Amino acid sequence: VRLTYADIGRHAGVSTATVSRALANKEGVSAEVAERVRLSAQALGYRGNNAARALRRRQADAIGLVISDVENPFFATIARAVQRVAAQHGHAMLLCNTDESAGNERLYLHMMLGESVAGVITVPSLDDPAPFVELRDAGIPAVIADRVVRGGSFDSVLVDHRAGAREVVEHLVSHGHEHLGVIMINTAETGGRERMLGCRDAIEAHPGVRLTVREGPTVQAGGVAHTWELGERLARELMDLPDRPTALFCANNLLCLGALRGLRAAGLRVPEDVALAGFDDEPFFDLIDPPLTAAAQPVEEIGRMAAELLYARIADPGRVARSVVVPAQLRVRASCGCSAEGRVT
Amino acid sequence: VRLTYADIGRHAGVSTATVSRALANKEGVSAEVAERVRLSAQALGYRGNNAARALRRRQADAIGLVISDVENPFFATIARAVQRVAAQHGHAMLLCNTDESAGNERLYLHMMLGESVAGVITVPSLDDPAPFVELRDAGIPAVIADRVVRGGSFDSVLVDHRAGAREVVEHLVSHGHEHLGVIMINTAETGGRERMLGCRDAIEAHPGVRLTVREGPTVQAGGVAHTWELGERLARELMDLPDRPTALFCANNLLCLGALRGLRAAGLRVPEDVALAGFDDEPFFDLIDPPLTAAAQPVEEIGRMAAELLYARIADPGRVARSVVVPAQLRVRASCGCSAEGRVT
DNA sequence: CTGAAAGCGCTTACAG
DNA sequence: CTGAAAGCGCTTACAG
Repeated sequence: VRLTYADIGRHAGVSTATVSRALANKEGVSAEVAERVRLSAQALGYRGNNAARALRRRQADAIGLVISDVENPFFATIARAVQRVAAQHGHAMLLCNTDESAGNERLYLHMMLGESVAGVITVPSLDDPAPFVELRDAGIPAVIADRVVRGGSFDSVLVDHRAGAREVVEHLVSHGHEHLGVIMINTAETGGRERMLGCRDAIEAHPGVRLTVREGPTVQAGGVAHTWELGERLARELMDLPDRPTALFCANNLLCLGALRGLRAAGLRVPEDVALAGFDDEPFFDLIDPPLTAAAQPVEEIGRMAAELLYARIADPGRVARSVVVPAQLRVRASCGCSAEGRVT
Repeated sequence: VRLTYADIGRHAGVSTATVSRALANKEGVSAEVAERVRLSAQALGYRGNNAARALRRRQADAIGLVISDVENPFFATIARAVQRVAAQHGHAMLLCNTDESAGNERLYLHMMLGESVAGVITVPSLDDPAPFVELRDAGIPAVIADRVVRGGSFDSVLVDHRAGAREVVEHLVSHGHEHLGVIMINTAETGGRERMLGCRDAIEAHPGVRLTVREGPTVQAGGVAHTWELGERLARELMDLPDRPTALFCANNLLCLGALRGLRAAGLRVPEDVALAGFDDEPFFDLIDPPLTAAAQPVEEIGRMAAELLYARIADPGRVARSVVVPAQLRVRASCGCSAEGRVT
């Protein structure tokens, strides 16, 4: 017993065409009739049918967000920021978690085509531009957030992962460490690759310093708990080395937390026995024992700007692709060996 | 240039009806023809049109999740669990953040009607059954998670907030505290109300013990950062009292973290100067300084079970409403004053 | 400013 | 097992 425009039209004494125009606030309806239609719709308790509208307009009032896992607070913040902007535009948000799997990512991006979504925002796990080109060919704008997809020019919000990682590692080196352990995220995607390059950049000017790198398999597979465990395991592996590093750099938030747990379990004090620093900050990092030093991405901005780029393109499909680059910012706390006041000691 | 069943039918030499049946794996198509249709669809690169299907079937291949804020890790875990189950059923998930506003909640629940969603899962901010009844009347099943909506019987996953809160507060009392500060979430919804009752239960048997309660305005409004600040501010307020409490109970994860920050800023040591315990556990609580004692809700299970209840009802709309009750579990760590081994000292 | 009518791309009852 | 045809509820070009 769903109400339709025919019901409203009957009630207001107008055609369905007029109902449509009135409810969509279109030009060409007398103010009086428009008001009457709106009143009728309200009186009858009209609810709308987005499927019918989407079918006819060939576009849904929704956007898609494809990330690896909302349970990671980094992505949760992105999701919140994107949803906020979408809501301002009267759009719903379809949330897809790929678990950092290329297969899932293709699947969901493909699903977006079927949903006739107005646009999609992705933090891509893969470096393959094909799905994005396909989206574009279907007239669906896509924005890439936080990572890079090569072989196509897309609207994107980029973070300088490389400089961020370099800064953290340089900071560790400035504490006098000569052997650093690195717990890396998947270097198959640009975030990981760039962070790895940043590590190498940092030691280049310091001939005596070396890196021992451990990279887990695709990080998010198995969920957030798995990444914690990975960090824990890799930290212990590095500490079990006969020639163990004196400082650890972890390439993301969860790995860093996991590593800290691993170090504790091994009876090692941070920073006295091993220094620790990470990439990605969290609001609770200053409450951790010890407070964690990390390169902070401006996460909320990344999400918001990605959404704004998307809506700018929806408004003007012809504009040239734009890349916004935002810096990561080193937040020095105590886990690197600095004093509480943030001084190198 | 979107492909339709007509294109596939032409390619495979069959009608659109047969294409539909073949691609939906329905009975009544010869295996040979079905295979031919599938091959044609693949060869042509058919993408589907969910809007058309939803319009015709009067139901979208999607479910809705209405929560207050994914940025709160509690809700992020719920979202992840729900999305996982939805994906198993080939459904997309529409994520709505209400910021704990009754108006937004009604808006989004209403939007779900327009989306012709197959079902919705809500952690409701309000105690008003009306929108859920409306959903039901429209044939859309709704499951209530983590909280209670009175005045209607719905499928729901309930946590015993009251017993959980009682346990935490009793534990604090067992440390010998006689004046407890309580930083409360919104008691307009059942989670808050029940947790408050649990606090009162706990002191009932202890005539010498009293509570000083502070309740913020609707908690999530203004986002997660605002809840942190609220916890911080209320903790300081309680500590500024001439007759200050010697222990604090915080009614959720973010308030507890905020309170800890407030206590630190006030130069107070936890648990030496004030004991602290919360409701809702997080995976990183054991890494906090000091490790936080809290009642843990089985969050992933709550999300998963809510989704399973939803799909059970979608499969059998006639079944009676079912409530699953899960317990909160006290996790004793050091912030309450226990030793590292979890003993009352 | 307003309406009649076509059509978006599916699914399904009906007929064969 | 297969097809012709109606119809889901909108929007929009066209005509007036």
